[in-house]
Amino acid sequence: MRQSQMLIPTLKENPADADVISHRLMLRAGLIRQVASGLYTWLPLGLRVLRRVEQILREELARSGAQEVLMPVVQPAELWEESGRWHKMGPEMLRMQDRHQRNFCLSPTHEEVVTDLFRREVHSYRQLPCNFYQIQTKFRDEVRPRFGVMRAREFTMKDGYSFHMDQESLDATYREMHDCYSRILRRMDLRFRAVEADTGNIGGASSHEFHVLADSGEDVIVHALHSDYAANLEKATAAAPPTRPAPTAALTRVATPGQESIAEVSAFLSLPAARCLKTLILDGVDGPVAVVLRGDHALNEIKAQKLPGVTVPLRLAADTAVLEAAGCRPGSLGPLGLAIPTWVDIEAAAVADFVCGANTDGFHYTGANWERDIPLDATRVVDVRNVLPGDPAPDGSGPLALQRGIEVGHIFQLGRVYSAPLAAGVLDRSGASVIPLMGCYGIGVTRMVAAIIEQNHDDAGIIWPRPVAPFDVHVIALNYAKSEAVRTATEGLLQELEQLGFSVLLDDRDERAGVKFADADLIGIPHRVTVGDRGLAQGVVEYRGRRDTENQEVALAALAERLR
RNA sequence: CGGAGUGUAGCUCAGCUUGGUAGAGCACCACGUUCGGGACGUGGGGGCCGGAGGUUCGAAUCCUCUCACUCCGACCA
Repeated sequence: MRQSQMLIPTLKENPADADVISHRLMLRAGLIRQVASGLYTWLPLGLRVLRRVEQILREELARSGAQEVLMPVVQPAELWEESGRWHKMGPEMLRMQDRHQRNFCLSPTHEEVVTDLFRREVHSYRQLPCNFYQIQTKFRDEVRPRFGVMRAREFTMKDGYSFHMDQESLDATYREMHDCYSRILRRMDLRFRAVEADTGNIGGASSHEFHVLADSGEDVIVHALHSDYAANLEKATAAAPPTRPAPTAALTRVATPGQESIAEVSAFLSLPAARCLKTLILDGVDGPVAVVLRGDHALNEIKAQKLPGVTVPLRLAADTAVLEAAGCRPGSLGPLGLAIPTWVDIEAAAVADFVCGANTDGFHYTGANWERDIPLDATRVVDVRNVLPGDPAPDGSGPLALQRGIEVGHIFQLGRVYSAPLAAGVLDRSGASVIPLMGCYGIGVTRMVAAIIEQNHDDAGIIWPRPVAPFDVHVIALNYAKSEAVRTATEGLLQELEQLGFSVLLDDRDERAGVKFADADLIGIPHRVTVGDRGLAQGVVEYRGRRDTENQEVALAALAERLR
C-alpha cells in the first residue's frame, strides 16, 4: 500500500479535546475522527487494526468451538417486552419508531435476539451445548462518553452466548471461554488480569472480567501478591480481622467543636483514623439506614447496595434527613443511641476503645466499645468497605495490591434469566421440555484497540504489537520522487516483502525525511526500513524496530531474512 | 442529571476586560531555493467569530436565550 494513496491525516499538535494517551494518539496518528460525542469514524489505518483484532478473535473463538452469526442492530420492542427489559432499561437504550409507529431500539446487547433465534431453531438436547457469537455494533447512550473509543456510545463488541442442558455443561463452556479470552489477550501481547467480578443485577453463579493493566483504566482491580486471588474492587474482600480486644477505656463524652470529618476529629483527639468510627446515613426503602465503617476505610457502594433496605442506586441521606434521624449534622454521627437500622462493617466491629460521634453537634465519645456501650447484632456485621493495598488476602496468602485496569472482556453465567421468560425450551432425552442455562461472553473490540495503545506507546507515538499492527513493515523511501535508484530498489523490495507475506506500507510521499520519520514513529508500525541514495550506494538499507533507538544497516538482499 | 469550562481558518490558539475594516503559527495551493529526524523565501486561497434575539450609529467583543463539545461528579454488561 502506498502512503500517497492512503488517507492518514496525522496531526502535529495535540487535539484540545483528547485527554488520555490512547485517544490523543488515535487522533494524531489518523486512526479515528470524532463525528459527534461518543461517535467515531474509523479511518483506513485504524480500520486495519480493528480488522486484525477481529481476525484474532475469530481464530481463537473458532478454536473454542463458537459459531459466528450476525444479528441486527435495530431490534423490535416485542422481544424486549418479553424479557421485561423494555421497561427496565433506562435511557441508555436508544428507542425509536419506524414509519408504522412500531417501537424499536438500537441494540445495547443481544440476549433477546439470540434467545429468540435459539427458541425458533433449536429444539433438542442433542443440539446442545451450542455457542454463538458475533462481532457487531452496539449502541449505549452513555451519560458521559469519554476517553475516545474507550467509552463511546457506538462501539464494536464481540458478544457470545451459549446454551446448556445443565450446570456442568455451562461450567465447561465458561472455562473454555475463560481460556479463549486469555489466549486472545496473550496473542496481542497485552499485560492483563482476569478477576472475579460482581455479577450485577443479573445474578448468576460466576463472573470474570478481563482487564488490561493501565494507569488510565477506569476500574480498580485487586490481586494477592502471593496467590491467584484477583477481583475487582467492587467485589474484593480481605481476610476477617482478628477478634476484638477487650475494652480498657471508659466511655467519655468530649466536646469537639467544629471537628466534623474523620481527619479533623482524629487530629483533634490525637488518635489514628483507624480508631475513629464513621457513621454514614443512607436513604433506605423504609426510611434511612446507617452504615458504620472504620475511619480510614471507604464505603463500597456495590456491597452497600446489596444490604436489605438500602435504595438502589445508593444515595447518601440529605442533611435534613440526617438531622431528623439522629438529631445532629453528619459530622457528629455515631452508632450509640442511633434508633435506625444500623449495619456495621466487619472491620469497624473489631475495634475497641473507639471514637464516634455523639449524635449531638460538637460532641464525640471516646473509649466507646461494642457490646458494653453499644449493642452489636452479629447479623448486622457485614463487609461493606473497599479493600486497601496491604490488606490481608481472603485466602490467607499475604497482602493484597491494587492496580488500575481497562475492562476489555467480561464473561458470566446468565442461568435462565432470558431463556425462561422467552420460553426457549428444548426437549430432553425423556421428551420433557427443559429451559436451558445460558452463558454470555463479551469483548469490547474497539475499546481493545485503545487499551493496546495505552499499554504500547512512547513519547513519539504508538508502538503496535506485531499481531495487531496495521502493517508489518513501513518502508520509508527518501527522495522517492527524484531518485531513480530509490524507486527501483523500493519497488523491488515491496514486491519481495509482499510475496513473503508481509503487509507493507510504502511512504512514497514527496516529503522531507524528517516528516516521514516523525509520521512513522507516530503511526508505530513495528518494522521500519529506510531506503535512501546514501545507503543504496553501499548496497544497504536501514532497519529500525519501532522500539529500537539505533538504525542497523542491512544489505538489501538480506533484509527479508532480517525481518523474519 | 448536578457542577465547571470552551466554542474565532482544516489543527493549536490570540483578539473580548475598554465595541470601530477578523489575526498568528502549523496545514493547504503556486513558484523558487533546499533535501537523511517535523526546511526557508515570495505570493495566494480559506471565516455567517456555534446559532437566534437584543442593546448600539456600529457587536467576535456587551446582554438574554439556545445548541454543541470537553472536564469533574453521579451513572454504567
